[in-house]
Amino acid sequence: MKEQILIVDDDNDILELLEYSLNSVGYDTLGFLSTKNVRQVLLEEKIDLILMDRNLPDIEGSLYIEMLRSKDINTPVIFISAKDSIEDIKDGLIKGADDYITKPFDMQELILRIKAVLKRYNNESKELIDTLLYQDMKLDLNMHQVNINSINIDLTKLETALLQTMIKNKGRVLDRDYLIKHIWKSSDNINQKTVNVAIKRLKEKIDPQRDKEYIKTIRGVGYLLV
Amino acid sequence: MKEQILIVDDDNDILELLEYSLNSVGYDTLGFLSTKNVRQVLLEEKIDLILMDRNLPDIEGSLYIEMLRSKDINTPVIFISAKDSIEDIKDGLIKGADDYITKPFDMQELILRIKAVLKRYNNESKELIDTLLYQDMKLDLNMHQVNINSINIDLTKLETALLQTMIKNKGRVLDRDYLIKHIWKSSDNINQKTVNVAIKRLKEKIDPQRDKEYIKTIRGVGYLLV
DNA sequence: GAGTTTTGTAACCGTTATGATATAAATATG
DNA sequence: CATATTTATATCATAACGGTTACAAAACTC
Repeated sequence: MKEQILIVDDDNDILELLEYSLNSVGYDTLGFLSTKNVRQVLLEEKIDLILMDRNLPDIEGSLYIEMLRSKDINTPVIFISAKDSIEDIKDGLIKGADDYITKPFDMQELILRIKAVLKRYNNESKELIDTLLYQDMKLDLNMHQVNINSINIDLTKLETALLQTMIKNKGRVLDRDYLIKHIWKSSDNINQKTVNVAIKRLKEKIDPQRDKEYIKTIRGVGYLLV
Repeated sequence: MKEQILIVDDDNDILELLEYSLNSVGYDTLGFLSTKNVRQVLLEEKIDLILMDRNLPDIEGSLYIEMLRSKDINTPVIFISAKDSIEDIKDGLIKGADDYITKPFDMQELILRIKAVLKRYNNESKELIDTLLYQDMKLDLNMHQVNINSINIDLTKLETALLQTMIKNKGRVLDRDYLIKHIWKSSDNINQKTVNVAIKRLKEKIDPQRDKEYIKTIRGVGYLLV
């Protein structure tokens, strides 16, 4: 379900940095130090985007892409290059590429460009990353909102975490100690009553009319998602 | 409820061996050949421990864990690695991991380490013996309710404890002293009559019509579940 | 750094669980 | 049948608990 990005860079440090950063924002990555096995992988795997250094030791980037295109591989490409000369970008050398970013690059910018390219290629924005489903609710951990019967409700960080662990443990009664340990990691100095209030606030958010009893209280024990 | 261990190893043979061994000592396992869907599973399932090869083809283990930690996923991790150099272990490469074992590993040792980590982390994995069955009733110790002929009846903590010990000792007459000692642990200062009342209230809950005599009174002795 | 939002705590209050007690009912015994 | 003993039921008192609200502290935002 996640988008998979193939990265080619001969500098191992940069490669790792890229992989880590892209993974951390929810992409799957496949890293390569050379173009050696890339074509094969492109044929076998579902790759959504290629991110490659234009100045590889073995082959010039745009040449390689040209080759791919001739083989009917049309995966979008973003080039990374040390050359920041506008000329290069303009004069068609980046033929076949969908975007271009120069080293040293800002990771935020790169991610934005990646998103843009993917969006362009991907009509359906599959933002299905990091969502939890439970009955009629869909919890989006990234956006910090829960969608219940097609209405979106913004949640705070705490509310999100709370709902998340409740969904993860649906059907189980979670006592206050458990919740404190797992949500307020600073276990000790959190008042038990605090949980009551947090639960109350969450209940209020996800069920303002108070007609659906999502969260049930077991007196003397704790709470559970029924 | 069994503890659930998520395993990531690109070597299918090892993966199967691990799954088989851990299953046979009572753990539930979820095996993966790559980290591809792992994160989503971690979000959705209640995973108690991650066991992963540190040298996966697609990503270095500790990097992956670092990413997980940055996403507030704090499931404990044990790394398996071919590298047995003490250096690696020491120099913080296993940052975020809770333990480390080197290939080839002894299964007994691995299981011991798993136990140790789980114990350390274990959110008081309470005796989740969850449900007790008796005739047409199903007592859910977790939810504190008893299901009789498909209708759920909420019980209080005391009622639950009472019914639990009665089911555990079905067919045996339990005198009031026994019940006081086992249910009201504060043994002494509990009035014998209190048991009568508690039993009466339980009877009322589980059989409002008073047609089924679940709990029988043995005059001069105590009560039993027939 | 001012202003807004989120979050923890304390206080208050209604509710509930439950132990005790008084009384009624049931059961045993002679 | 009469009486004694045991148990069931009803009622009351109270302590514990959870929901609610208000407010202060902390964390974000611009």
